[in-house]
Amino acid sequence: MAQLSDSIEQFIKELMDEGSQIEVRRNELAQHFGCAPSQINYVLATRFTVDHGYIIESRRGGGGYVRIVRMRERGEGNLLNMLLKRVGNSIPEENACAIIAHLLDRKLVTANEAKLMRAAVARNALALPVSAKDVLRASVLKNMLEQVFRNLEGGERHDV
Amino acid sequence: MAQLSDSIEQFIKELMDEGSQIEVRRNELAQHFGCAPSQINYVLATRFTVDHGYIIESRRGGGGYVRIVRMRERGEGNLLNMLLKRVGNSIPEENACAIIAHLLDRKLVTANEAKLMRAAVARNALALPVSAKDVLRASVLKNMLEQVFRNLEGGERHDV
DNA sequence: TCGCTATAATAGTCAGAGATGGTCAATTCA
DNA sequence: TGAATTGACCATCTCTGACTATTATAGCGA
Repeated sequence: MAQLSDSIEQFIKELMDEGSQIEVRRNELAQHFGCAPSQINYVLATRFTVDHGYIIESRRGGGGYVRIVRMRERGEGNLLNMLLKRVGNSIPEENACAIIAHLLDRKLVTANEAKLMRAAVARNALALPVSAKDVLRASVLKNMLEQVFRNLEGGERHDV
Repeated sequence: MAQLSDSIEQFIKELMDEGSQIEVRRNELAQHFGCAPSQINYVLATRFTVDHGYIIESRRGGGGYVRIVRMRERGEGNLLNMLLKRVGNSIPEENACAIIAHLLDRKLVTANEAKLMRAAVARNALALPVSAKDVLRASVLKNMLEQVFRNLEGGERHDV
């Protein structure tokens, strides 16, 4: 099974064991694995994305390099908060709970469903920097709200 | 006479004798039995479903595979722990859905609740430039799983 | 020495081929 | 008649190679 990509991914992660970032030469790495240099880009593009918690920096030309930085979940100076803000749409937990409570009051969701929704947007469910939690919460909540109304359409709901 | 499907089912179960999960190549297996590859899907879809206590995970492309995981348990307190363990720190959407399907099949959640859960862990709910979509999904899912079992304790569930 | 340029040394992008697995409708079988 | 089987077509993942973009530096002339 051990695909080339998997090996390269593993290799890079082992190199990073000791710190939060490393610098490699794309060509050296490719040679080490006996593959095309662009294969390195492929691995970086599929396994070291922002979604995976990494940021890639590089430089061409003489003395060029590829730097792989592992993002920190907390702490200042990570790209994460910046990106999240750009996405916009944000809601604090209290407001989210207020909305869910309203849904329950109106009997649009059952008590159990409301609890599930609260669990999904709860502070501890969203393992992100504080400022980011609201953003993700907004996204998750919106998706669930849409589902609530789809549920209502599909079949009536009378119980609580 | 043993149907092909039965033989394949038997074969897979023998392979699993030694552990709770195996990985196979769909095409290899098909070749072994001299049948169409889609026949393997048929067997998996009819004999290794969540209500049979199995979860299927797979991957396409070079180095692709089909992984068959047995969920042996009874006793729901145990099931929660198992599921939490299975979710781990990171989980792709398909696997999360498989677990939710399992809950639904075992009637531990209602159809609407299952849909809500899927909405909460859906790709587009987490499609933000945040770190590790899979990691977030795992976190959200685990929180919801715990809630599911709390809901069960609090009050019986009879509807679907 | 100061600029400028050519060249070497890097890395990035993208389209396409190959390798898998998935789906679904039609057909066959028990 | 329902389960089993197949095959055509689709989706996804890897990997490569040709072509492009960027940067450092050596060499050269003013």
